[in-house]
Amino acid sequence: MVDDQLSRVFAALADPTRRDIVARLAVGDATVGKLAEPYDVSVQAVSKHLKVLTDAGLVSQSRDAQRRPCHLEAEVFDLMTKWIERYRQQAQERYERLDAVLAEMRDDEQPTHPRNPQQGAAS
Amino acid sequence: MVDDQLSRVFAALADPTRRDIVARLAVGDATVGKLAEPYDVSVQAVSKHLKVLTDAGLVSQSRDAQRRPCHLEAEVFDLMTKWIERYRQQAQERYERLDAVLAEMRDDEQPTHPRNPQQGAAS
DNA sequence: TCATTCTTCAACCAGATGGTTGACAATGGC
DNA sequence: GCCATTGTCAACCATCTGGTTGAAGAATGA
Repeated sequence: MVDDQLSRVFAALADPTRRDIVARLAVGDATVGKLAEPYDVSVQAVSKHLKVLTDAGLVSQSRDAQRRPCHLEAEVFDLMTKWIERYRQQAQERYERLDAVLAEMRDDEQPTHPRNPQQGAAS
Repeated sequence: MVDDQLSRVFAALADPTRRDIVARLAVGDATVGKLAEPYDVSVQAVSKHLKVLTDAGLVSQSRDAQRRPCHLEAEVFDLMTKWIERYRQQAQERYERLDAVLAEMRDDEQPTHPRNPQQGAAS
């Protein structure tokens, strides 16, 4: 179920707090308590966030006495990057082909009507 | 609010149907009706999915008579890729530094006690 | 003008999600 | 052995989400 994992990873990163946790874990491992400190929520809430990240495969936890140091798993990022890159490239190529066609049309004759004028400006 | 957009984009792609829509739009523009065909849900549901994708900036819609052709916006993908790459790399570098330190320790002397033994093997 | 086609809006519903508080499990220091 | 520390589990709550159906909007064609 690659699809499921992809869904879990994207869903996990859709939350700003969880993204921040990932950002901080990228700097170095940390315990649940340490991770919870800067946020204005209970430790339990952060523990839940960590469960979501763990289920997505983004984080793993080990044990050190009472503490449970959290650790970022970099590999899952590749799963996302691959998915994203695939469709980004595909869309990109489609543009380039379209641009080429339009350029050819422009060379050949007067452009009769510019296609989809409002799209380019979007975003 | 870059953060908000990032949240919206990740949330949008957390749904398999929406990821599939993105995949199909990468091949070429399509109307709402056409996009809805293969799925086992109402056209209204797909219209909602498209709203989510549009709000995330992943899709734009133009007009062609009654139809509203949907179009993939490739730029937003960069936002995600940048975010992901940043922390993936950071985590990667951290590993490499740790590996180097461990290697040095191994060269210099008997390792007195390997740091965080359970972490390296995780995943 | 009126019917048709394509799409969205509105209201509703079940289930997921993110937060809370309180109890409990696990471990180490004393 | 006992207590303090650290973290999770359970139950609960408000809100968000993805689906439904029914009605309405927008543009075309007869």
